[in-house]
Amino acid sequence: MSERDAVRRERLVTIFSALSDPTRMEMLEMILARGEVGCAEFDEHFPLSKSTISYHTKILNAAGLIETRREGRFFFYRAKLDELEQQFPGLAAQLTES
Amino acid sequence: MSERDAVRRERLVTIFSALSDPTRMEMLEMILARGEVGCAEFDEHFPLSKSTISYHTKILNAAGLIETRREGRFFFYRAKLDELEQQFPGLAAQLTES
DNA sequence: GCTTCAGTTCGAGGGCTATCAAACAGTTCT
DNA sequence: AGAACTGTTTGATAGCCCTCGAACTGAAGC
Repeated sequence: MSERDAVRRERLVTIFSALSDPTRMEMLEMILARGEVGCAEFDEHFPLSKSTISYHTKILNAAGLIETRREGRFFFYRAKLDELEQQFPGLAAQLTES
Repeated sequence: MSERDAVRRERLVTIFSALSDPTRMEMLEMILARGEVGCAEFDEHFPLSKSTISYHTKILNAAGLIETRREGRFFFYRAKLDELEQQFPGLAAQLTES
């Protein structure tokens, strides 16, 4: 078990942890389906407080699965498709299946 | 959001949850590397009690990632490669990279 | 049959996670 | 500058997850 193995494993575990919550999974699905999703859409779609929504987006961000764009007061989230596809080929396609 | 979507999402979340723990991730790596691993190997490899080892194998099993074989008093674990590959093409290969 | 051995299951404890409300920070509008 | 708006951060809480030791189950050996 080399050091690099441990690092790679940690990174994978971070990603899996990020996707081990139904809310975050659904968030990613929405993002993949629409390309880009505004924070307001999350607010109205999930029965959760703003702080909780922010908490989840932060975790997805930290895992490198999404990136954030700001436009004035509004925030938009997009998938980091390249990294996602590199880590899990076919997952994005699977999440966008009807 | 159809009912089938929710079911599929739940199943995915179960799988991601199973892999969101470093111990279970390493267990799966060991299994993929050797084809089959005995419980005793887990016991000597991880600094964890027998009950904890059993707890983790149970979760991997419930997620459909591994299957259990019994030979007398001994237990052996094998990966459900087909299902793993179907859900996450390339993941097994990634986990077996040196 | 009783003992030993290999794992599982059970009950309990400590730490982490998801959640909210309140306070904060950055933008926009007036 | 001040008020209104959008989302983040903080502090606190309830529930879940990982862990262990103890008790249990099933198989092998004496």
